[in-house]
Amino acid sequence: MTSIYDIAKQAGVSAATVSRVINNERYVSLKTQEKVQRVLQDTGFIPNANASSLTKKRTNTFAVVVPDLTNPFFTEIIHGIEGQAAARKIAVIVSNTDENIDKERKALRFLTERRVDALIIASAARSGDHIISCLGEDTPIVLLDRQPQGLKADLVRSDDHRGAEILVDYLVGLGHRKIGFIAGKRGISTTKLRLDGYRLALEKYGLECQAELIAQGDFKKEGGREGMLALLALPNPPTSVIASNNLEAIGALSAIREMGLRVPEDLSLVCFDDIELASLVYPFLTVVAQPVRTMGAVAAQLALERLDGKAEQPREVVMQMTLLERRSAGRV
Amino acid sequence: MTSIYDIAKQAGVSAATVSRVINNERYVSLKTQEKVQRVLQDTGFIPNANASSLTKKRTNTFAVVVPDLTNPFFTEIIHGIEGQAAARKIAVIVSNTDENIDKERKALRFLTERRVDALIIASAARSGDHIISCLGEDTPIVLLDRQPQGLKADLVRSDDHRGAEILVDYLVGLGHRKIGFIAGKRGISTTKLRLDGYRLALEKYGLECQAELIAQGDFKKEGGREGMLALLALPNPPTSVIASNNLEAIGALSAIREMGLRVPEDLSLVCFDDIELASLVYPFLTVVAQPVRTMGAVAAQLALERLDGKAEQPREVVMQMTLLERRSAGRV
DNA sequence: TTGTATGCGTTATCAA
DNA sequence: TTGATAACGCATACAA
Repeated sequence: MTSIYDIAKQAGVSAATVSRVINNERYVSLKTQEKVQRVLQDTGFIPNANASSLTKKRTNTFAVVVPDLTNPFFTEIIHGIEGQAAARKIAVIVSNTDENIDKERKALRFLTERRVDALIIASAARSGDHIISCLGEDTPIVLLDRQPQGLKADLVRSDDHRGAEILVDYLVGLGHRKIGFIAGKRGISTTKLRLDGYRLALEKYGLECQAELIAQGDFKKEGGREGMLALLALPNPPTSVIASNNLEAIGALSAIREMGLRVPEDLSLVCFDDIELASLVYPFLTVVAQPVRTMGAVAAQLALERLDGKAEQPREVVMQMTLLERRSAGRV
Repeated sequence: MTSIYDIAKQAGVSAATVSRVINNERYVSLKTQEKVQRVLQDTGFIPNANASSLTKKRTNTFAVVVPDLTNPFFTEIIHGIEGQAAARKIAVIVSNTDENIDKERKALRFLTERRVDALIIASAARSGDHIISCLGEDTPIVLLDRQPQGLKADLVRSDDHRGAEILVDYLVGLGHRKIGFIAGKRGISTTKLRLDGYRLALEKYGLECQAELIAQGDFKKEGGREGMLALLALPNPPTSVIASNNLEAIGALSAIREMGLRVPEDLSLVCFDDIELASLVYPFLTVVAQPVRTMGAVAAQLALERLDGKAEQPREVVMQMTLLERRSAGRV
């Protein structure tokens, strides 16, 4: 491989000077600057960023760890992150954990080996101990959507509590008084917030919060399906159901169809998180949506500021949820 | 930062030995192996992969360059790549070009600085010259979905030609004889193959291929919308339309709605590439789908084999398209 | 089986 | 303003 030494030789200067020109530092005379630039052009030399990061102690790399690369919620966030990062010449390494803590741990270890400058993560884990123990205290961490226990770090999320309230408000407005809920994955902060929001909203309307109306989900299709199956098996099933995310809703939908029922005629179904393309193809599922792209951009922003030392305390950015009314819920 | 030298000191051995233990090479006595391992454990030391790659001349990094991170077609492919890569301890850097050649060029330059081991790319460009001129001849390249001109490299794609034929067969089977076509982005190989397939299939049925029935698209929503608008403005519009990808179909759909028409009652619409989640929410759009996840995995595989020197000539892997019949096309 | 010395491609420090 | 020289953290050829 050709290095700055080769360039230096050709330009009749030292390697240090070449380095200075490449990073356009001051203290290089215009003359030598041009001389070196010419050689750089002629040879088409491209410096080795890895070698550079060895001395600079910056890799200009962000790691993004998500639990489900299948979910547009996360891919859109990645999109947002990538946009900001590319503009700053920062590489984005993507890792998928499949909601699996073991995979997450492996990914973290791996990313630490690469000495990523920052970690942006929607963790699959209940607690954040393993994150710290893998990354150490120094690497900036931005939590995405989920806040593991015992982890003080920047956080970008949406107002899950309020989101649940919005959905309940909406269903109650349609006359529903028996509202089921398919919870998210156990031990995830988002799961708890959405569930709490649901409970409180019911209370607001003087509706009893029956334990049997709450099914366990896992933020995936299959969990949504099973949760819905459980609700439908009830002697007195709900007239409407809230799924804790988009994939659960899809699973729930398939369960409903399996039972020969229709949405919204026989049962209303709403959920957290949009599937934008689906709604463009056919505006069906009523949801509360998060500003995903923006969340990604904000997360990247927070990471950058941490790197620049422009922050002291952990910050929490809470975005608004928006109700997108479509056709999956009906009046009862 | 702590290095293998620190470990060496603590373990009472040389750095070389520590390196050997970490990479578990042979020629290390069990005794010292254990001794070093213990220190490694106790300190929780994690080696610096960047430093390592400097000497090894392998970064264990793949670059994935796609034109549209918004399209599940590409994110699913990324998913497939990531799976293979993670299993081999290879990092995946994702770059989005927005179908913009300039962004692509910048991304390539950037990725070359990182000395990625391989490039997996769905290029936004007509020709592949800039790819070679950025990357050089040595870095393995795997072309995804699209084959820029003048670029000899491995290629993973689906049978676009046959895909078009499948769609035409299907529509003709429904009685359509006036089939419109919204082309893909100009200058992309996929665009041409799909269009050619369409033409040949029409011919097969003795149907005239009218130029006015072919509208220009760009693989994005807006292009699909405009293409469809143009077709609908025809004095004698088609009874069915094929869009060159999923996003174009969505745009086309919105155009159709704007004109107060319905699918499939007033017009049939089918396209290339699925939107899986949409079909799960509501099985609407009839498509020919590609095995996306697999394509990603195969692409990663090809890259790996190139790295291992297990290949000579460029290889071309062509996958089958599958018709997924739903409700967006009707009998005429 | 282990250690020494050197190199990987940059940048930073210090003199000149 | 420029150039030696020594890091950066690790791997490898060679010697022991």
